[in-house]
Amino acid sequence: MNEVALWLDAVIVAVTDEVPRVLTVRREGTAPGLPEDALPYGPLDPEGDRTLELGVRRWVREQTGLHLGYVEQLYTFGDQDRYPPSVAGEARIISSAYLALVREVVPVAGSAGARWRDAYAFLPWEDWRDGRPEVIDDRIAPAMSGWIEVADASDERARRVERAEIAFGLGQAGWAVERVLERYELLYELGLVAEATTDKLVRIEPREIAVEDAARLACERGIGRPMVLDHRRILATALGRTRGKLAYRPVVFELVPETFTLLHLQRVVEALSGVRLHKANFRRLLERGGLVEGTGRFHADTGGRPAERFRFRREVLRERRAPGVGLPGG
Amino acid sequence: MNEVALWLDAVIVAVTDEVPRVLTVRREGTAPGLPEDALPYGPLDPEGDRTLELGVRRWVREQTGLHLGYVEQLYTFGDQDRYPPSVAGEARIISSAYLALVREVVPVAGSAGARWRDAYAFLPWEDWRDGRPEVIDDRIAPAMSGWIEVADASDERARRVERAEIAFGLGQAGWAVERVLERYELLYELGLVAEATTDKLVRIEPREIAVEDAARLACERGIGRPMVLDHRRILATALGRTRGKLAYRPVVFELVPETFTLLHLQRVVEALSGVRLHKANFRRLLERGGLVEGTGRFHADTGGRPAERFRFRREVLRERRAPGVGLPGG
DNA sequence: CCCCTTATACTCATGTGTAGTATAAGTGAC
DNA sequence: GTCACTTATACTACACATGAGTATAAGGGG
Repeated sequence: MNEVALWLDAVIVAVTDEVPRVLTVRREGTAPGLPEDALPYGPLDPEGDRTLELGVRRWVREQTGLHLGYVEQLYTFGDQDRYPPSVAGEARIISSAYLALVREVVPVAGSAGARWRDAYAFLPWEDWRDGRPEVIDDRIAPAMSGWIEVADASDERARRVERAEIAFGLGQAGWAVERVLERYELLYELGLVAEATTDKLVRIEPREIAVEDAARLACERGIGRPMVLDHRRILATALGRTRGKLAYRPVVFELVPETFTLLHLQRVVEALSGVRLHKANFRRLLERGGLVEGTGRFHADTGGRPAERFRFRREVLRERRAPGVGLPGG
Repeated sequence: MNEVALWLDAVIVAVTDEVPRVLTVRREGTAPGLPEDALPYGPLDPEGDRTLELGVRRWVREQTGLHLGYVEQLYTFGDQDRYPPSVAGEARIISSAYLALVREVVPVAGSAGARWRDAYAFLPWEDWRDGRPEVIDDRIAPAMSGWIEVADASDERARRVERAEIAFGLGQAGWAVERVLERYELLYELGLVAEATTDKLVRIEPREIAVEDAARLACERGIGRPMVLDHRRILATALGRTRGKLAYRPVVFELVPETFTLLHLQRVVEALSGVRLHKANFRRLLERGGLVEGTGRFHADTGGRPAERFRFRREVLRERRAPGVGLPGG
């Protein structure tokens, strides 16, 4: 293993019908013959791609027909044991993950079975819009208690308590919407996501038949829909970053049409942040904060009083230093 | 150019005597024979380094004897024209940059001429502690005016005005401490940093003698001390990230000893953020915010009334969601 | 016409940021 | 030893943002 290969992974996010969606493709998973969800990815073309970002744009266009607007680099993943030897082959695989926000769910020309999926299908404990998700009390909390119990030393136990409290907001601080990655990694360690089980099996006991059965079992027992390799970790990174950015950068406007009603905008923010917002305050924040301006035109399909259509006020970038929609606790 | 090489760059930051310092080494620069400042860097060992972060720790230890504490990934730089062909050779060089915060300036065992340098020697327009830096009015503002004037179309002119106003806080918003990278990139485009000139020369007219002279000239005319390749851009990224993080994460405590006076802590924050803070409010923020607790012990070398020594209150991580020192305008 | 839905406009308490002022407790100059 | 100076610590005031609740406006459907 003396070579390095650079892959580019894309987390492409849109919001439709109050559901945060992520673009996935079908790939063969850990167990041979079992296709699983994956993020679109592809290798960097060292000669053709002038920048990493252009590389991402290029093959997303090629693979799905989608022209990306807002794109930002997320993180570069390079752990050695990230991919099992069967995938990595001889090279050390480094993956630079990118986050893209697109306006709406356009039909994708999927050569590789591309489709939009509810992001909370993969991370069901992240959606608090209808109250605390049941899976937390039913599955996660008991597993965490056990995990804390079995710590050898008392200082290790204290560390675990602290970690659990911070990640899942059990302490005074409450639920921190942007700690998505911390929560996923904790669940991985607890063995509550299928990837943790299959990863262990593939690396420690690579017997084919056992793997296939175990992978199925892990999926059934794990929380949320699994993804290929470490793609769910990348998705968690992306959701956490998006949530964090919503609060202090006007990124929501990348996800909605040119004009929109304030309630529509609120629903989009709620879908991504996974929590409900106070309507009147949300409006005040946007209007008094100068982030939007009315167009004078109205939208009548609301089922009630027609709502004014608003648009993003670009000038706010000059006026305020951190113009965002300020999530609770931010 | 079909191969990919992964390099790891480290921005190692400490604060001593109210000066933010960055660890540099001496390397041959663009003009042959002219050693310049560089960030410590080295290639990933695909077999030996289990993670990228461990790779960074390993060769920082090897090259400087320094054991890093807090380390985080900054950004991965992969533009094709980032490095001139003479450096890149046949491979496409991708650099993952890491930020490390260390407690104090320890003497470094420099095999490669490692030394601590004032970070503001490289980015002098970023230090507003003694008021607006003269270089802004003397050099930057006129250059920006010219740059705006020469825009062809009026919408291009408007874009330039907006960019300048946002980056340098000329508009209503004022100076945004964390926009370090935006400012550096604007100055690069304006040709006000030496690297912009030498980059152009090396790529467009690679005649050796002209390059050496021109590099010297560019250094003399450019603002701030230059660095090798794109290392100053990486430093700007690091400073921006650090400043942003100060406000909502307790990272200052990575830079000070176990116990400290509140004024000491304030000076460290001021050094990094480049702005002066209100003393009474800074104290209240830390004490009432629960970030620190008194030790009951006092420090008498202050020249005035002895100050109490404080320590970081770790419990705050459980109590608050974004515990930081809240820079002005944040 | 009434009811339901949604939009929009108020009020009010609380918290946070910014700032100014006063007092306490050391050091060094004379 | 007193005085000037330095720094630490405490207290108060005010603008403004945030979080939450209430009232009124304007559409549609039975």
